[in-house]
Parts: sequence; C-alpha cells; structure tokens
Amino acid sequence: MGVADESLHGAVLDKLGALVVAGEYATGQVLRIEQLEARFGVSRTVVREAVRVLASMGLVSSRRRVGVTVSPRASWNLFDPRVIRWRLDNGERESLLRSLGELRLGVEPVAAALAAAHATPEQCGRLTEAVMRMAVHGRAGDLESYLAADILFHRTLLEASGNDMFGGLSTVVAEVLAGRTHHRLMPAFPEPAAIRRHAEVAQAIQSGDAAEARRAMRDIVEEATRAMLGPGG
Amino acid sequence: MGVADESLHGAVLDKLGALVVAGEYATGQVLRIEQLEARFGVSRTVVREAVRVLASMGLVSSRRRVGVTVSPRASWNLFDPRVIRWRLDNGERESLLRSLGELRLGVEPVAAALAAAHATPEQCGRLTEAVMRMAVHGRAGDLESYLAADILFHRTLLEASGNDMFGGLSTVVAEVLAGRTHHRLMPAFPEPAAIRRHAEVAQAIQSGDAAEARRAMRDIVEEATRAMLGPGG
DNA sequence: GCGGCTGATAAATCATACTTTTGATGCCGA
DNA sequence: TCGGCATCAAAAGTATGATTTATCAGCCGC
Repeated sequence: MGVADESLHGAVLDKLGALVVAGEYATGQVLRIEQLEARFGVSRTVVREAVRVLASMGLVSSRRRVGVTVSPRASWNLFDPRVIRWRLDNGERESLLRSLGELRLGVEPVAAALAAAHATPEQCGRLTEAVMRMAVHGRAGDLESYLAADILFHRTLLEASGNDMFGGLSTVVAEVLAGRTHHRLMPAFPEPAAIRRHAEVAQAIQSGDAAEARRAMRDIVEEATRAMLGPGG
Repeated sequence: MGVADESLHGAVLDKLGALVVAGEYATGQVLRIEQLEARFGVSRTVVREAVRVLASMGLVSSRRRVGVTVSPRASWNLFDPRVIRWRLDNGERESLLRSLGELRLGVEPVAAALAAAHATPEQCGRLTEAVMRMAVHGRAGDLESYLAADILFHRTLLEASGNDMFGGLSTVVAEVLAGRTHHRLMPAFPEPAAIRRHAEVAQAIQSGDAAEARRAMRDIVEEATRAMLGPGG
C-alpha cells in the first residue's frame, strides 16, 4: 500500500510510526537507537533514517546524549497522509473521522465553488467520467472500484479549484475515503442518492454555478459524515 | 529559525529543499548522492538522511541504479510547514499567499464557530491575553512581538475548536503570519481595526456566540488577505 | 547553596565495505 | 532488421567500526 514493502527503511518507518501513533510508547518516553536496532533486527543506518523521517513528521525528536524522545501530539504533523492512516488504523478512528469530516465541510464546498469558476473542460470531463464509474461499480457492489472512482472525483474537484492548497488536501481526503471503505464503514451497496449528489456537483461545476456546486458539495460531505458516524453524529 | 542550525543534516535538508522548491532542479532531473556529498561537503550518511526526509515530503524519490529524482509538484506535501516556508521564500510568494488566504477563509471561520462552543475558560483567557499583547506591541511598532501574539491568538483559537485537524493547521497559519511579517507585507504599525476585530472574535467566543465569532473571523482573514495582496486581491 | 569543572554517555558524523536491484549493453537467433 | 535474453556495471541500499561532539550528572570548591 505505501512505502513499506519497498525497503527495509520503509518497513521500519511504518511499524515504528504506527506504534508511536497507537500510543505504545508514551509521550516523553525515550527510545535508544541501539534498542530499536535490536527490536527490528536492522542496522543503525536503517533505524536512523526511519527516525529522521519520524522526526520530520514531528512524532519524535532526537537529541544527543538523550535518545529519541516521543513528542506530544501537539507537535505532530497531522496532515501527513501516513499519520492519518496510522491514526485511522488505531482506536481513535471515530473521533478522527469526525474531525476530518468537519475539515472537509470547511474546505470542499469552498473548493467546489472555486471549481465552478476555474475548472477546465478536461477537468469537467474527468468529473463526469468519475461519476459514471461510481454509478457502474456502485450498482455492481464493487466497493474497491467505487472507492477509486470516488477518490478520482474528489481529487479532480480539489485540483480544479485552482488552489494549490486545496489540491494538496486530495491525499487527505483520499485517506478518509479509503479508511471508510477499508474499515467497513460503507454499506455493501453505496446509496444511489450519494451518487446523484456527485452528479449534481459535476453538473453545477460544468455550468459554472458556484452556489449550487457549494450546496451540493456540502450535502455530500454532511451526508457522508452522518452515514459513517451514525445518526447521532 | 528552523532545524537548520542544529545539525549538519538539518542544514543540508534546508538548503536542498529550498533548491528543489525554487525550481533550481527541474522536475525529473536526477541527482546523485555522491554529487550531493561533494556539493555540500558532508558524508554520505548526512546526505542520505536529508534525501530521505525530502522523499517523505514528496519532493524527490530515490531509486536504485537511477538516483534521486525531483518529483512533480503534484506529489509534494504542501502542508508541511517547511515546504510552505520554502515556497514563501521563493518567487511564487503572491500566488501562494492567495491560496493560503482562501484556505484560511474556509477553515478559520468554521474553527471560530466551533471554538465558541468548545473553548475552555483557560483558552478564552489566552485569547484575551493574546489580543492585549497585540495591542501593546502594535502601538509600540514592535512587529516581531506583535507577530508572536498574533500567532498565539490563531493557534489558541484553532486548538480551541476542539478539532485536531484544525489544530494541526496552526503551524500553517503561523507560517503565513510569519511570512507576511518577514517579507515586509505588513505596515510598520498594524491597523488598529485589525486588532479590534481580534478582540471581537475573542469576545464572541467567550460569550459562546458562534455566528458572531464566525463573522468576525471571516472579516479578519478577508481583510488580512486583501491588505497583503493589494486592493485588487 | 550556587556556579563552574569533569567524566561518562549516546547521538551525530564520517569512512568504508558489502549487497541488491535494475538500467544498459550487446549478443544471438529468427 | 528486429526482438528477446543473458550479462555487466552503476548507484542506491545496508551494515559496521571509528571518531567527534553535545549534554547530563555528579563532584568540587567557594
């Protein structure tokens, strides 16, 4: 799925990151490089590189004469897709999905409105294409292909906003969508209503109707969050 | 300012990252580790660790027998504070600030509204404290202290939203505010009106008025963006 | 009790050797 | 001439020992 399989370093990074995020190591706890070498059965080089990356994500900090210290949550880079995945894989799934839902509620309707102004014909085409695939795979109950189409839709929309930073959120949104599917928070057959709303957004963007695009997009995010977290959410 | 001074590895990371973001190396160009050792006058270990971190930010990818390849922009992690700083330091400042302004416009008003519901008394106190400091240092024309107070305000507000992901954006917002000050996009004496608006937000949050908090916050972001990018922006 | 000295410790850095992957080259047969 | 296959070599990946440096903790003298 990620970098993990490709290299030793990636595997260690993935395991160690997951452990930290899962709270296996308490905040402030110090790990020693040597210890980690033994734990994972790899060389110093590999451990150090993994630790460096974790440090760059704010999960740990490394100081001479002290060791590798687990950092408090506040300093984590919560927008790193790997951090999101590790968190989704671990317990606090529900509260994280709620947070991500609120974030999407702030971002995606605005992005949809901007997309209505900025989307190229080619991007409009891709949106329609994505909706079509969602419909086809949704009816067939092929959740994995449905997911791919859903991700394509949201990624295209965020890119079409013409705003780099919104575009940069596409990996975050993709993690949310993937997490929802892979943790069985999706019904076996996606709601036809959800697909219809996506079509509405695509249509509104194509005809340059910013207000309608915003509204339909808000509906999508609101409904998706509600469906995931239950009626009370 | 950052990690740079602390270690060789940090210095190399900072320089190399800035070069990539500045477009000194074209997308797809390959760098060789050995080359970089010579370029920066450090050992392989140091270069490799810097490259690993850059790879984790999506700026480059490293493959056997090929070298270190500069990745296309689309795969960069635009929410990494260092990437933001590198971009602000380099040419595309204006368009990036516009993008970040739109992002803040999507996020901060929502966060303010949430904060009105969730802020603890202690957080309300810190907001008021921050506004006071802004007023004092603003009158004195001490932009660096004003900046610190401004950052404190926004960070506290985002944290008070009770939403992890909004809290995680505080470093991004901090980079925007710092960039604005350090690139002389601030007037020598901050607008009293801006400070007043911050006071309004703090007040609205304290009294639990979500709608008013949202409105005042939107004013802050809109006006700040307008002031930075000129009347046309 | 406080401030500075000192030694021990663990990360940081450097240098080097070995391994593995993979792009490139060139050969051979169809 | 072209396409597939074996071989080679380049460059990253991995491992490890040696050396440097920062920092903590304890000691000493005032």
